[in-house]
Amino acid sequence: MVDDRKLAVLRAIVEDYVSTNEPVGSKALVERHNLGVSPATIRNDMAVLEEQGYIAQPHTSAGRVPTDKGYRLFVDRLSQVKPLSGAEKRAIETFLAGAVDIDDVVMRTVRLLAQLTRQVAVVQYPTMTNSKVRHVELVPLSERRLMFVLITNTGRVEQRVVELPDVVDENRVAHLRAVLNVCLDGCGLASVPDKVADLPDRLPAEDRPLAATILSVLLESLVDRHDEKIVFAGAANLAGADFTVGLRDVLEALEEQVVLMRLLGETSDLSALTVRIGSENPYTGLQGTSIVVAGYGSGDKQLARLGVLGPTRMDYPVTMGAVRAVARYVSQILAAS
Amino acid sequence: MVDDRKLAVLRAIVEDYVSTNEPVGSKALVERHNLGVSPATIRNDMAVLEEQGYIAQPHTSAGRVPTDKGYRLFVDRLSQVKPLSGAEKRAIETFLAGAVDIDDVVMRTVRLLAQLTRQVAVVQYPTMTNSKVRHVELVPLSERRLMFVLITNTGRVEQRVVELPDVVDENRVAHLRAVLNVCLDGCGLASVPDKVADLPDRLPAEDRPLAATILSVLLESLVDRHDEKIVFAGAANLAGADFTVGLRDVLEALEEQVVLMRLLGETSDLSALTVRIGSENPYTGLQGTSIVVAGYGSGDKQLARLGVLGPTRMDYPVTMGAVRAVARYVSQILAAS
DNA sequence: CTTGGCACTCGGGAACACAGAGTGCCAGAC
DNA sequence: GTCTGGCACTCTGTGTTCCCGAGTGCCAAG
Repeated sequence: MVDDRKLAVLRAIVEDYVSTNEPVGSKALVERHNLGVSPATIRNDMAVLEEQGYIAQPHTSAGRVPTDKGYRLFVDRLSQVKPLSGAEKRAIETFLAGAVDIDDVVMRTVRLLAQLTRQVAVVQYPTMTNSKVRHVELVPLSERRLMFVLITNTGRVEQRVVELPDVVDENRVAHLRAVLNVCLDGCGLASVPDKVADLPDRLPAEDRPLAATILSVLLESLVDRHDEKIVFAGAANLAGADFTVGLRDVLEALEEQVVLMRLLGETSDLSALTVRIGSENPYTGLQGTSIVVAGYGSGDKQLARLGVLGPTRMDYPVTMGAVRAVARYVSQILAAS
Repeated sequence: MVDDRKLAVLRAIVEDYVSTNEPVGSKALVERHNLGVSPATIRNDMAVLEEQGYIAQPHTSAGRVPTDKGYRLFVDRLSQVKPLSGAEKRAIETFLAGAVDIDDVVMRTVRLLAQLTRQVAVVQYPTMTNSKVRHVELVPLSERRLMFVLITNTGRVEQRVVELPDVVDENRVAHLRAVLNVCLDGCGLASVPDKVADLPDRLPAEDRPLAATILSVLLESLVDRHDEKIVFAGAANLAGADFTVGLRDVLEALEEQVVLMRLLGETSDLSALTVRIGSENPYTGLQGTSIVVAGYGSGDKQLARLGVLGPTRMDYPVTMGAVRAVARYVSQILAAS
């Protein structure tokens, strides 16, 4: 039922359609790939493949086009990820190595990925949940205001301006800072709420209002999930491709953080590539598009995800290769810094 | 030669064309606006306006369309900025007031502006050049690495990881931090290089290599012009409008920081609106688009610019009103924080 | 199971006609 | 001098028709 030649035919159809963007017919197929059989035979195979839902014809008497199911089979069983060339790898490495801070890393990554794949690249900021407190800083701005800065070991910096209940002198602030740093240094962000829960009780009474104010801001900044920030680049690459669904919908989806989160959100483990094809996609505005996602992180912990979004009709082997490679290099960079 | 009725005709043409997106003819013109004369008269006026280059016909026997020169005259003399409604103002105010840090302010601003104008909004990060050092922080990360953080009074935070030449103990770092803060506190960023020039000489000899390393990073972070960061939003709004020039070019331009910089770059003083129409624009990829720019800042100093980019055929009074209003509210927010 | 032959279908492009909107110009009215 | 109505002209856009060609499905024979 799934004999080898039919699979070969499906592969050929996907490859041809991806490269020509035109429905592919039986005759052209035998000409371009040497399948060793006649067009008529291919037609029979195609009829079966169509019946099984792997391909479809846009209208009677046109060539065949892969369905989402067809692409799925292609990705799962008929293709293998295509590694990048040595030159490309070196280019990636040097480009990413030039980054000066975490913003820069993300920015460079997303641009790189967009350029490499000629599609829309999407990169999620490293989540803070898995990272650890490296330092807490309290900077007096004026008598009743101070800036609270939280630095993590992933290079992320959270900052908040805090309005104070009373005028507070610098010594107390300095003291509180010291206490906070002792208490939190190296502590995982997830465990911060526990760690600071009884902190006010251990302070002299006159420091408690100040501490309470600052702690509430601290906790709030953790809850804010500011880490769910996502950026994209390469929107210009959409202009060429024509979608079944309007370009507008795709652009709108890209600007909705929530939608992007859900797109990236459900990959499994680090270093595995997730491909979501067309209608497998939960969001209706993105029918006709596929997304290739990989996790990245420093060490063995997955920090966040990155990926590429493009028309269902994309070159999966190449795209997957690029996404995987970039994810690895970003992980390296993050681990090193 | 520029008699009143001709100007009225030009205004009517611009308004009609903006709202209908179709070349406007003499007959439709007298029907929609009560000009009190016959179509034939209008035709004569139109012939003159065309000869003077204010309008053009896409082809013989079609209606007229404003030229860039026509829009220019309209903006300069025939229109007045349309203020926002009270409800809109309140919405802006509450939306912007919810921002937690400078990134959030910029993010909210650009989205707000995009939504308000239904076009592409562009916002430049507040420049650091005019701002002052609020605090310098040195955070040891490991024996030979530390993080350098610079906080300015505009809420901007610059961070760099510094590789140290030698193992340095914490006391020296703390001391250097204290020295730096005394030296730089409240000092304008522009004058930082002067201030620190002789700093190593005033330190004990054993601290000099450390100081030199850190200072070089500090100076580098100032030179980096990281402040030229620009974000945009509302690309989806481009999908509807059809440009004479390809949508692709516009999207590409938007992703080129350099191009955006030049677009925003040459406005004059704070609180003045700059409008650049079609071919007045230096960048060839953006023919067919206009841009409305305003400066914003805290107090009387202009920190940066923001604006809206859309098709030449845009509703200038409304767009200008929105840009001006948002610029003012952002200025308020920044001044308050 | 494969193959060549054959009738059939349908989309896309070319050719064509036509209605409608808009113009320029001119002669006459105010 | 300025405005107006009339008129001939010139386009574009749209709808219609027609035909070619690519591609299919089916069938009978190898």
